Amino acid sequence: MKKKASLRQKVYTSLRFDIVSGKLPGGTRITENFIADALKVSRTPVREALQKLAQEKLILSIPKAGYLIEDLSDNDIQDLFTTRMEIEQIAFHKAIDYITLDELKNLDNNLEATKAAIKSGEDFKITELDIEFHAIIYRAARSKALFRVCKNLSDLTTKYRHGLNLVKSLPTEMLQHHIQIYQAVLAKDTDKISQALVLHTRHAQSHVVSVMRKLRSDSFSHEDF
Amino acid sequence: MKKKASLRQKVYTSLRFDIVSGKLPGGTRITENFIADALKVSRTPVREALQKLAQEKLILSIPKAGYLIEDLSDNDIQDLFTTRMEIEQIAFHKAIDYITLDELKNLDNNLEATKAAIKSGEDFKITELDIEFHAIIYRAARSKALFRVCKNLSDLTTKYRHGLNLVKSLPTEMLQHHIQIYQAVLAKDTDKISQALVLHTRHAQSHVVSVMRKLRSDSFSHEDF
DNA sequence: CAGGCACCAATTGTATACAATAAGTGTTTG
DNA sequence: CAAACACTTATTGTATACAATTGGTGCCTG
Repeated sequence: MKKKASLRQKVYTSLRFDIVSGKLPGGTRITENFIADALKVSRTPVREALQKLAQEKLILSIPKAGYLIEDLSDNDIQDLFTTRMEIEQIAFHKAIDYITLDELKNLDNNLEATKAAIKSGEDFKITELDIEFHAIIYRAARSKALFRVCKNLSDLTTKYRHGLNLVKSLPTEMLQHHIQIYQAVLAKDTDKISQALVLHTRHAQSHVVSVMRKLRSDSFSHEDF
Repeated sequence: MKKKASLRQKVYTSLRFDIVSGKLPGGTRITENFIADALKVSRTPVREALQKLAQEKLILSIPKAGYLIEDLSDNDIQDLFTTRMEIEQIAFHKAIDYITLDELKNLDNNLEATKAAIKSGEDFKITELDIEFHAIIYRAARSKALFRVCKNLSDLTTKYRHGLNLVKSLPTEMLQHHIQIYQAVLAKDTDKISQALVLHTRHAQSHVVSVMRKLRSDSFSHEDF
C-alpha cells in the first residue's frame, strides 16, 4: 500500500540511482530539458529534483549552463571518507548503549546475507547490505541529528563504494571487518570498535582512490581524438 | 561587486532570516501563496526556496497542506546541541594543526568585537559573532566535508541561540568560554579544548531549554480563548 | 440526532509559455 | 591576423494557468 509518489520524487529517485550507481559518471553534463524529455515529464519536477540533488552535493548546478555530475578529486574523496569515519565513531560508541537484541539480530542477518551475496557474486546487493549494516548502527545511536549527518555522508560515499566490488578480494575482507565490528558492539568494547572502524575505512579509502584512478584512465583511453 | 541574486535566492535568504531570528516562531503555518503575495513574486521561486528550507529541516513540508516552521521538542533541541558539540570537537582538534596566524588574529578580533557588542547591548551582533567564532575554526580544520556538516548543525541551532541573549549574564559567560577555547587553541591543548567546548555547550544547552519553555508558556498566555 | 455523502475551497503538484542571461560563433574592422 | 562586436542559441529563471488531492462543511438520510 505505498502511496503514489510525486513526479518530483520519481525523477529524484531515478536520477539519484543513476548517479550513485555510476550509470551517470562523474563529470557528465545534464540539462533540465534533457532529463525532462527522457522521462517524459515537464521541466518543473525535473528542476526541483535537480535542486535537491545539488543541495546534497551529488550534482553541481551551474547557472545558465546546466548541471554536472559531481566528480570529487582524490583529496576530496579521502576527506569525505575520513570525515564519515570520524563521525561514525561517535554513532557507533553511542549505539553500544542503546542497541536492542532485535537490532543485533538484524546485524547478524545482514552478515549472513552479505556472505550469501558474495558467494553468488551479486555486487549490487553487497553494496546495499554494506550500507544497511552501517545504517542499522546509525539508528541505534538514538540521535536524530547524528543519524541525519551519518546518512548524508553515507550517501555521498555510495557512488564511490560501488567500484570497490571490482576488486575481487575486497567484499570478503570488508565482511570480515563488519564481523569484527559486530563482535566489538556485542562486547560493548569502545576501543575495539574504533580500531575496527578505522581499519575498515582506511582499507576502503585506499582502494577507492586507486579504483577511481583506474576508471579515470580507462575512460580517457576510450575518448576519440 | 556582488552579482545579482535570483528571486529564489532572495526569498530563501529573507525567509531564512525570519526563521532563525525567531520573527516566524516555531509552529507557524505558511503557504506558498502567502509568501508569494507578501514578497510580490510568483509561486515558483517561493516554492523552490521553501523546498530548500525543508531540506535543511528549518521548515516542515506537509503535502497539500502547507508548511510549518519547525518546532523541535526539548529532547530534539538537546540532541541537536549535543551532536553539534561532539562533531565540533573533531573540527576543533583538527584546527589546531592547520590554523594560521591570520586566523588566530581573526579569533582575537572576534573576541574584542564581542566584548564591545556586549557592552553596547547589541544582542543580534553578539549572536552573529558567536556563530562566526565557531565558523572560523570549522574553516581552519581544512576539511570540506566536515565544514559542511558543522555549518549545517550550526544553522539549525541558530534560531535557538538568539533567545540566549535574553538571559543577561549569559553573553559575558559565553565570551569567557570563547576566550578559554581561544587560549586552548593557541596552546594546542586538545584536552583543554574538549573540556572548554563541553562546558560551553552544556551551558548553552541548559539555558536554551529553559528559555524555550519560558517563551512557549508566554505565547500560550497571549492566546485568545 | 448521528453518520455518511457530496460538494466546495484551499493548497500543493505539474505543465507550459515567456523572459533574461550567458556562452559561443561568425563577421567585420583596425 | 587579432580583437571586438553583434547575433544567435542554449539554458536556466520566472510567471501563470491548470490539474489533482486533501480537508472541511453542510446537507441529507436513516
